[in-house]
Amino acid sequence: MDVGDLRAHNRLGLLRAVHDGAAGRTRSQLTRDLELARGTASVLVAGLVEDELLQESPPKEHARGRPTRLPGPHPNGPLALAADLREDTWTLAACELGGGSTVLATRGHDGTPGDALHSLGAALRERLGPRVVGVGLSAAGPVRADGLLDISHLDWVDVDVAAALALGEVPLRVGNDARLAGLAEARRGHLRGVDVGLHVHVDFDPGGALLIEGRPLAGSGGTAGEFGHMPLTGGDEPCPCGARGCLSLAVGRNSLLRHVGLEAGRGRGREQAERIVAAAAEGDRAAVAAIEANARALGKGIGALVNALDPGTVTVSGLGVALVGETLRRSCDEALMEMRRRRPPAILASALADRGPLIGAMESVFDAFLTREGLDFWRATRPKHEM
Amino acid sequence: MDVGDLRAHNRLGLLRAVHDGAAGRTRSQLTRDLELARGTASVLVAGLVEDELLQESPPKEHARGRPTRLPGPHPNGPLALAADLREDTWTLAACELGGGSTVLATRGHDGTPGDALHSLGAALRERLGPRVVGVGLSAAGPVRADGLLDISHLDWVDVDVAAALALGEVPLRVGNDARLAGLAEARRGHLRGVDVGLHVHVDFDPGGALLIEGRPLAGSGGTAGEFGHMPLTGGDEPCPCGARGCLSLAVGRNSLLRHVGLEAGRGRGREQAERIVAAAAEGDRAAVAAIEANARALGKGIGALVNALDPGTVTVSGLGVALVGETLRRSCDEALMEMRRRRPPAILASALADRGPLIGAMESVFDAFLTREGLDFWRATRPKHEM
DNA sequence: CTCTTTTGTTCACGGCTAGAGCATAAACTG
DNA sequence: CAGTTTATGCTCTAGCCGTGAACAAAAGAG
Repeated sequence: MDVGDLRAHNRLGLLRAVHDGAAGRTRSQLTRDLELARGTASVLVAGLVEDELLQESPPKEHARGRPTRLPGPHPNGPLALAADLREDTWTLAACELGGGSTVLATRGHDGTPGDALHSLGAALRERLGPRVVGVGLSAAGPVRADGLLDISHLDWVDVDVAAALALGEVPLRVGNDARLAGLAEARRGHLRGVDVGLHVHVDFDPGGALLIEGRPLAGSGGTAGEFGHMPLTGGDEPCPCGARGCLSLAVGRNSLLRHVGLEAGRGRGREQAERIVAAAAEGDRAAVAAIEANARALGKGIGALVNALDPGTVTVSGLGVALVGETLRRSCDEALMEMRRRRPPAILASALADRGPLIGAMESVFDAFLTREGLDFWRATRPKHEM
Repeated sequence: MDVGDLRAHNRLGLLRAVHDGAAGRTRSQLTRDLELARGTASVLVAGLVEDELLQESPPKEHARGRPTRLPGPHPNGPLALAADLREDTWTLAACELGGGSTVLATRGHDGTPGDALHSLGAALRERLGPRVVGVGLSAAGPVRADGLLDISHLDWVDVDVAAALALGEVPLRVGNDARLAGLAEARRGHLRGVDVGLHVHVDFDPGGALLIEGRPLAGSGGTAGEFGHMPLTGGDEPCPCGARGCLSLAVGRNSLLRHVGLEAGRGRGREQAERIVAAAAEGDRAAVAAIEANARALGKGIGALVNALDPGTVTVSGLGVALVGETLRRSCDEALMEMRRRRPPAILASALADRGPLIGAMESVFDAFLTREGLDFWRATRPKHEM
């Protein structure tokens, strides 16, 4: 490591602090928080403004002395395009440093890779430009290290997302929706500042992420977080994943539909599941029973993971939000070791509603950008002002 | 971060490289591996020698040009005292930088905190001195973040190890044996260089650690790795931990004894378990059946963890070494998701025999020492040569 | 014995941050 | 409304760090 790395480290630290703090900290606060000398902060901010990464604006409130300024995203600064691909729609948003985002488009699709990825690719290519530093995509299936995507319940097998989107040289980050929801929770939700956090995202089945100091555990092949495929039902019913007795069979949309006698899986299940949740809220007995059974199973699963991994806080998103409650907490508590019951982790519904995967996709792009390489590339491709 | 941190970073990197490489790399290799300029390496090594951290000796073999030297531990350099506390004995070793260790003492005890920790404390205090930078202790039970130790099957509850050992100001690192065995495996065993590794240590019950880039996941309360307490037996038999259906009931020494009709737990079980393993090796049917049943259960547990966490390699130590084989691998494979079966992680017996916990205790001491604070303290407490 | 190869040592150079002193801009005081 | 107070930004110097080139050293090759 040399002196150049030192400067890069401090530049990145400052930029990261602005981003993670949602551009809400003044320069003087940043200087104190990062333990920089005022002169150093001065040079760093000037450099970042020069490079069109930050811009300083006057803050809303003043204190006693000389007013400080509020570093925020530069109007010509980097943008991340984030897309949330679901089984029947996709949403596309442009996000700037600090996390501010604008939804650019939403569109339905027919569930085939052809239609879904073709239309999304076209929308993305339309928005590309010199400010775009990467594209992040959240997908409802495991993304392997080689970039191929499987979404079993839509019959997507080994789909090469990068090729289908045809984005050329623009860096593409594809991630599993559950993991990205966890990443978002760690950066802008209830797992912020938590040393070890567990996030469970329930969609058609449960998945999630283990967040260690704000970073999701990727796993060796990039597919950690398949918490739904631990054999916790107690039975040996075959799971579509190929194993038996998986938690997935008892938690998630598929399980919910099966509980009320509907056929699980394939396409239109999301609305039906939402209807069951709504019916349960109004006291429908069958719906309540289905929700309760799911909550018990999820509680047991969370308990198993808490025993094994000792997270400080647990968050739940997606359909799982409807499962958070007394039943789930009791079931989790029963599954805990006596030792853990003394200080059980809080189990919280996500703070980000259904925007978790989208926000996570953004964060994954900025995680790649906020590196020495990312910034060097940005600097190299800016038009020079002098010379 | 300032320029001083830069120097500290490079000093630490060099020292860490010497330690992790078991003092087997020459100065020129280190210079290349760490991408240092030769001049920088020169200054760094000189400083570390000056501080009595390293000493250079002539290497065994010469190549063509000017002979390089082999940086190794200094004869007056730092020592870690590492102790492995088991249910009926303890072992104490002195370890130098690079991992070289000498067993200083082994002694039996009666299983009470009084006898065990009193005798160990006395042995430790005898060996303390200016070279000792810390004491690491491996214990067969969960160590909470507040430093208290429980060993349920010996009726140790809330044992304050630090107070009992009475080591004064010397830093004490107490760790769970399973986690430390995993740490050792990550540094000097089959998990070396593995991005995400899973280690399972089987003693009276199974425990372990998740190793992420060589560092064990501590968990929020310091007690991650209790893999034995996931409800994977399929039943709801009560577990001494307070939960039900735990994997612990089906894997480990207690389970093995129960399988052959002996009473589980308390004191002398280790020899009996070893006898069962030996009998199984000679074909005794009841013993073989017990081992096979354990292996199946452990395989299922490993499969569940592999699904959830996606490790690249799995290692097994302790009694678990006797369980590694075709039965375990098949059982694990059956529990894997189809997706994971394409590239299942290798499941390997530990490379460190039964020295894992002791080595892990050493590593935990050096992990604390090989920090800027640790080195600053060392430097501050050395006798000054000039002035 | 001389050449070649590789490594260690030394030193001038550019870059970095700390810290002090000064300049600045707002709020407070009366 | 003008002087005072307070916090912050800016500028410059000092001290430290790593780089890289030139040189010295030490061994094997021929």
